[in-house]
Amino acid sequence: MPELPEVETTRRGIAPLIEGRRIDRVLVRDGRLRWPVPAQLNQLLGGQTVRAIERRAKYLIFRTDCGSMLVHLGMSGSLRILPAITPPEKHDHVDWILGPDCLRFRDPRRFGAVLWTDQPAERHIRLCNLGPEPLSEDFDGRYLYACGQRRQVTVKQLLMDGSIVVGVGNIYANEALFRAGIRPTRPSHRIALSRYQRLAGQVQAVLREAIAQGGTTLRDFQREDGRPGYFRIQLKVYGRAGEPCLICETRLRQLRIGQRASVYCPDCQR
DNA sequence: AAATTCTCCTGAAGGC
DNA sequence: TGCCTTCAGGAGAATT
Repeated sequence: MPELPEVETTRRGIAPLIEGRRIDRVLVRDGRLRWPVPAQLNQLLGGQTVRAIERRAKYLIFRTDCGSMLVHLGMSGSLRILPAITPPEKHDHVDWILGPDCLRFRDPRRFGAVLWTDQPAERHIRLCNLGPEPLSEDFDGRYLYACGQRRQVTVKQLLMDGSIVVGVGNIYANEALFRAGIRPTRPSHRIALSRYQRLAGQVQAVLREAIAQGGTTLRDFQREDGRPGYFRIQLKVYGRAGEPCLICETRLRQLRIGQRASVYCPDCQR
């Protein structure tokens, strides 16, 4: 499932091939995504040049002279660049045609979104209430500590709250907590500043490592077979419930916090 | 205002 | 082999 590193990897993969190019037309085969794809998307985007592709949280922002398109990959979404003549397959919902090429959106579970705004993108309702980027200077242990002090939630819920910090999904929340030695169930207001500093550092570290590994397969974005080329970093706890901790060999436990699977080592994480 | 629960969807995995 | 059930999950919406 695309988390921040996958979205950033996607951005880096397609940006060099899309930025500066003109969209001839947009083909919406099935606009029933998280929200309906704007019916006028073809009229709005047709003939427009993509000036830049940026990212905010897990949203990709395609900037043009008359507005911005936001794309969210949801849980199962992907963007690939293919020859425009490539026949679409099941779940290939939207095509952006650029000369001989096609940027194609596939999303089997349709939790993704394609939105449009003619206002500055950062003012969009989906973007204007988000917390800081985890890899920005606005995010550090002191900030997390301050947020945690005034809330009554578990530290895992704090990490996954997009109004606190964006882009930390279930997988990386689990991994960062393990690396920081903090139990996902610990109340956010009962963690020392020094441990929050360690946690913030591990959030950044695991995201940076994942992005770095994604970068090794960027060329895949041009491949006709469309293999996504997403990295698979070594996950130390996520998906390993019942297996031995890689540090101490204690059986990893799993429980649910706010409908989300949480895996941790009862010995290493306190 | 903050916290919790519900919701969308479909592929994968498990049970029999 | 195949049908049925359960589960996973990003994040906004609804509810408490």
